[in-house]
Amino acid sequence: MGVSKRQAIENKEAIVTAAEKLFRERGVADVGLSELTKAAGFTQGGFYNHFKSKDALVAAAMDKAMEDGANLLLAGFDAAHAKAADPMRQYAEWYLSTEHLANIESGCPLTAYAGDVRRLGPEARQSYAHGLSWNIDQLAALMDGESPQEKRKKAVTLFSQMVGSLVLSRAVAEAAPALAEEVLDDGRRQVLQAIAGAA
Amino acid sequence: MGVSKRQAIENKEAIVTAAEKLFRERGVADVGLSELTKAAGFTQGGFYNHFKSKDALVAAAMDKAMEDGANLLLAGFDAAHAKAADPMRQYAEWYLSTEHLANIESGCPLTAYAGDVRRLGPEARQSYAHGLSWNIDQLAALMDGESPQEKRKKAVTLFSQMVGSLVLSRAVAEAAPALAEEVLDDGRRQVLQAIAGAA
DNA sequence: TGTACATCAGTGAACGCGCGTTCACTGATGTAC
DNA sequence: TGTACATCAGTGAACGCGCGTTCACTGATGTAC
Repeated sequence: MGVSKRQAIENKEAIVTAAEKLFRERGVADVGLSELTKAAGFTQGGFYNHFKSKDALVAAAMDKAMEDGANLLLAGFDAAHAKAADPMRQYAEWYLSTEHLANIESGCPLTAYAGDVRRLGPEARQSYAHGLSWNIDQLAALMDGESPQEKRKKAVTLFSQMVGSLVLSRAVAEAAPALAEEVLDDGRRQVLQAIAGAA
Repeated sequence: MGVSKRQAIENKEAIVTAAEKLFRERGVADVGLSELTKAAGFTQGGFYNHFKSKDALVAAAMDKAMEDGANLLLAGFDAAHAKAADPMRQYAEWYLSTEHLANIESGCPLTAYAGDVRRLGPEARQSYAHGLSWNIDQLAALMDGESPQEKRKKAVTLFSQMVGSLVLSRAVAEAAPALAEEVLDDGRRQVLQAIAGAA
């Protein structure tokens, strides 16, 4: 009831931000519009001033997630650069760390949504696919190898390995912590070894 | 209304079987009891003669999924044995095949549920964790290596690699088929190479 | 700078719907004699 | 083998509930003059 344009935009962004986090944690089907608008500071009816449907929000949330994931990667590369460290090595160490394991809502969206995307709308699936493609491109640029094809192939398999280790580790983190740790640790050592071995 | 004990048991099993498949494909939250009991050939009200809640069904379905997954693996090993082929190699070739990619409902439940387990009940999570543990044990027994520890480590990383490649490939299968194929193919070559290199 | 008015984000109640769950009832199955 | 009866899987309607979505309304914001 009477809100500045700036405030309205912030409210919309607050919905997307809340959705991006909650969808990862609990799944799209188990997070309602009432909870999301409440998190953004207003009531359920106002949702449709910002989105034409829940599905439109899902698409927007996936876009945001991919953007955040890209920034995460770039920030990590920059940090490594500042320390004169190997960016790929830094990335792998972070990716397969217990911190990343525990914080799904602020971690890599490609792993967080890996199991869910298939069931989301076409726009969200497209957005995810572009995000994965971009991520692989970035990693490929860091790999050493004789040809661009070889570098890309290395990026694809290393990233798959990281995603698999993290997904499995998270899957059993509560029910079997020791197994979760084993999967995470073995995955990290394997990836670091593969990077070092190819350097 | 008046059904033999044998029929009743078959009806219960039909619910679990339908649930196991549908939960993988569409997610637990998006498959209702009405649909499941209908698939089993009776009406919604009868559900509670078999399960005390939907959550109890989820646990039963996960048990069944893990059992099916174990049988899948053992049958594959037997088939390889009959052909005097390398069981691990056969398993990897099947795991990262386009057939397995396309048939999530009859494939490995560890990948199918990898993203969802976290959000299911404690019983289902336990069941999944036991299934993963068993699967790794089986693969470890097939690996060569200097020590049991080394064999197990190899099994853990190779299985993680397979799960990661399949999950990512499925995630983009519809939106970016070429990328999906690349992820699957590179993953398969990588795993087969790792097996051969260690033989 | 001040006034008049249009805009439109947010309100809050209502909508139809399908969900998981409950329940009184039915009637063939399966048991006891 | 035949009869009487208890069991209990399945029926079908109902329950409260929360969902996504709609809508008439409000009132501060922001614009036009």
